[in-house]
Amino acid sequence: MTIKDLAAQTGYSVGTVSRVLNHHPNVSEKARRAIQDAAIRTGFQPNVNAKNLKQQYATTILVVVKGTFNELFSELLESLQGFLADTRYPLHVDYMDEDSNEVLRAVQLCRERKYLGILFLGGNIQNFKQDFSRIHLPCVLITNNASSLSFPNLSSVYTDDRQAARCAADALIALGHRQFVIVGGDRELSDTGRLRYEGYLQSFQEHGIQFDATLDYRGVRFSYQDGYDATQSLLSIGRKFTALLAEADVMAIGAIRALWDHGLRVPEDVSVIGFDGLPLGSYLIPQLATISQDVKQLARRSVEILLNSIEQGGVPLHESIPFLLHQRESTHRLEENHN
Amino acid sequence: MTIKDLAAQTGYSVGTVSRVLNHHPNVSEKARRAIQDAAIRTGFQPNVNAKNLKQQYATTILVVVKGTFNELFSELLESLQGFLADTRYPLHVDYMDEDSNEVLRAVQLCRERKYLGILFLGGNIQNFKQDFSRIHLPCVLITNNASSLSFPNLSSVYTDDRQAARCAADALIALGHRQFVIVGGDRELSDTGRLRYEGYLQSFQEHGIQFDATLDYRGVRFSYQDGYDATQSLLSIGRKFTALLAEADVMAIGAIRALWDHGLRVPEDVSVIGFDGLPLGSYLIPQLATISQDVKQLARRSVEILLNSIEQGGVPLHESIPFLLHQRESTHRLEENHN
DNA sequence: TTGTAAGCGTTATCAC
DNA sequence: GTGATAACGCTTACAA
Repeated sequence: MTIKDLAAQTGYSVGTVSRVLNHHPNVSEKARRAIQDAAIRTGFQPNVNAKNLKQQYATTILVVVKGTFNELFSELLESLQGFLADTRYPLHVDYMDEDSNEVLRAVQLCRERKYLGILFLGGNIQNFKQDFSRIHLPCVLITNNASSLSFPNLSSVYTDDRQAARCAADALIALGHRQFVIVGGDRELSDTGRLRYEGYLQSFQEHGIQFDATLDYRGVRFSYQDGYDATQSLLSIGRKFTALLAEADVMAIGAIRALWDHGLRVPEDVSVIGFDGLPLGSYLIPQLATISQDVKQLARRSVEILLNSIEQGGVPLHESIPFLLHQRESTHRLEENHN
Repeated sequence: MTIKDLAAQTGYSVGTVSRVLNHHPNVSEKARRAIQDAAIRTGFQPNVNAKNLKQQYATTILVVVKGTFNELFSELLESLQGFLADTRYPLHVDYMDEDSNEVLRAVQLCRERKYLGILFLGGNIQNFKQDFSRIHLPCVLITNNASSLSFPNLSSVYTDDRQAARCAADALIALGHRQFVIVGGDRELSDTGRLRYEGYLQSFQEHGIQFDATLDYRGVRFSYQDGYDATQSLLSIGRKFTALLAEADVMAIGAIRALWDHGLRVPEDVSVIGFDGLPLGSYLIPQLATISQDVKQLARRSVEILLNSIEQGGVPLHESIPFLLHQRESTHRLEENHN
């Protein structure tokens, strides 16, 4: 069933059929009704390939989600949809693997159909540096800071990971802790890993706390198992510590289990704080202290900035959104007599 | 950059360019190299709309993933990719929200491009009943049993939820438990919920165990919070039990926290078993006993059945894959003196 | 081995 | 208001 068939059935030409289907003016009420009816009766569906091949103007906003099974993005997306529902812009969401190149994917999608602008949920700064110059639409990168790249059409809305990590360390220091270990992401591979690590160290320095990275830090992947293994490795070489800083909740969970298996209790023997604010955290025993991103704000500002770029143009913005510290049961004031 | 531009640049015609790009025979080595080079140099990417608009035959298998942020499907997909990597069939993965209609989405996608067959990761039997007749490709529904629908082109590979639930209850009964409560999905809304519930009851009957569904069963949503709330509700009306059957690990986690907040310990006071086998489960304290689907087998058989239907045709198959029981720390033998 | 041209299902620009 | 008709970028006979 094509518009040609529809034209034949109704006795009108393909031009008129197309005009009716796209709600263009200059069609008689009679033609409109006849064609509308036939379309419904036959269950006509336009061929999107032909449509996109031809169509020049855009109405849609593209959302590129990097990491299909990422809870943070799931929440973020829901928020974005909420904020954009009020506008007249439909959303097209494209999900991809963690390890695909989100920028090249966007380039590809832009060739396939026209968009007004792009929201990137997550992204790798390297990919942007290399390929973003091929995109000429207003874009917002969410959860990463893109200010260093200074592309004229790329804004970013993110959480200041360095500050957030500093805050986590500060909180534990305020509880009396002085002996730390860090279970983090690989500083070479992950921007996030590097920034959070720097934040912790900054806090240590400000409070005159000794820290030996070669002994008391592990840079691994963001997974339960890696959190478990890294902690076990720290324990096995006999490191003494009263607080463990994990750069992700999943790592913190693995770490807590490793401590348990080593006969150490959280928070009595070791305080643990994570990162991300997974919903899960507040059901665990003990409830997991953590730092979370402010998803609602992140979503709201991203939408505002993108719509503004689309409608008004102007220079790109790079905005940091305040994070949230959740002090929960997995941290504990260090008793004086403990050490 | 179009094939026309490529033709102009290399001095060949669009026909030759197209033939080179699609690895057709009857092109001179010289032309092949020249055009290949130009394509790489200019970063040429074919326009998929034009390609699909024209192309008649299919080479690709479509995978429709229902529920973007579902860990089970994440694992399943990885397995599927592994098994299909050996074949000559590329995969096209389409992710969608939990609440979209996966069948209509597939219908739509089939209009956009040609596929050899479809793998559905998850699906709602109602949607299939209503709309699947519009799909005429060989299909396999994974994780749900579609035998009752008897479509000539729809196979299914699934886990027998009823048996699995029975097995979970049997295991706890073997540990001496007699007083159960069930925290499950809504029996009206969810096939899975209904089947698992029936499995539990069947086990109860076989062992002569009294069970009052109006008092000792809660049908809610599959979430931490709903597991927590349902358990709290059971406790608040004073139900006495030594074992809690949860129809999902997330519910079990919520339940364990609710028990804890009520002063009850797992497994000392109450044994808990979940469903799904989330990786998380083995890091929890206590490690969560659970029933999991055999992801590898599910993936392997799905691929085998689909490829067979594509290549040989034949009648659809409906195969149940054995589940896996993981007895872990959250269950406990009931001491004689306890009751 | 290569070029030419028809046509996939649309939209958009003309005349009428 | 409406109907021809030329694109859009590609594949694929068919001719050369």
